[in-house]
Amino acid sequence: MTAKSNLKPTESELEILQILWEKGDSTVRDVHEILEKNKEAGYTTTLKLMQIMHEKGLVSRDTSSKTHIYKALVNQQKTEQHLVNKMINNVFNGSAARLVMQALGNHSASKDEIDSIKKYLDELSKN
Amino acid sequence: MTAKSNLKPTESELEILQILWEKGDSTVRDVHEILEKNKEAGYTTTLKLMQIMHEKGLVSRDTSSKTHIYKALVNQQKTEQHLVNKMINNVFNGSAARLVMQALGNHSASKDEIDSIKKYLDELSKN
DNA sequence: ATTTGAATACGAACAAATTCGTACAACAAA
DNA sequence: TTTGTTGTACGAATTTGTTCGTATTCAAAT
Repeated sequence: MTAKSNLKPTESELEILQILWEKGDSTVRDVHEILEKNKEAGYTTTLKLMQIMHEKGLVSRDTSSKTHIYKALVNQQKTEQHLVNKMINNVFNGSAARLVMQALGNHSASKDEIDSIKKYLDELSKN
Repeated sequence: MTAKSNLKPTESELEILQILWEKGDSTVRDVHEILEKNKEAGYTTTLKLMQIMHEKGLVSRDTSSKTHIYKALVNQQKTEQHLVNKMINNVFNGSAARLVMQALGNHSASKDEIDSIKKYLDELSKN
């Protein structure tokens, strides 16, 4: 099963994965330009990060042309799950409910969001 | 307002804060013994960490007797909120709902927990 | 008073993550 | 062909976090 266990991207690696997940396969330049919108960063820094991610097996790359094209290898869903579980354990003493309430207690949850969560909970309850 | 912004404890610092929050003001020895239950750690390592936390202003300490007594200075609720918001933004593109569903989609949520979340949501809806 | 145990202080080693400079390769335009 | 641009490779410096060894202080027990 070689459980790759590469669900532990660093902060910077996660930023890059997000882009690859959302935008699909991309060049270093593509990724870098998106990163630059949010923060200062040198091009070779982004390049190096992505090279390291390749070494770690977080991404694959197509090197058939001069400009390489990177592809996320780790699964978005699983990575998110892993990060959430970690937070539940480390921050909320294992209680998913506490995390949820904390997440909903702030202003980021709109009425629509709350309604959709309710529906989701009803579905869960049925089983 | 000198927004202290010390809501960014490291992994290790968070472990220690958890203990101070739960057990209340404690000595290094107290904290260390609890930490040791979960992981290997040298006493002076814990000491050093807590000294650094003091430098950073994460904790205060009473040094009036030989054995110092440490007290968490940062607020549990606010710290948790900060960490959750960070995850919502960095991992779930700003959607609290996505985080919640991810958190509930795993096995950590029991029936009881789901019920209590429902109640909580009903309260929220009223406003 | 001396010894012993428990505590703090602190420098330094180590590790992991990030950042960047520089060299070099490919290629297109002049 | 020479020049300029865009890319990769990669070593190395920097930063941040963690770990630990050693020195020193203090107080209680012998």
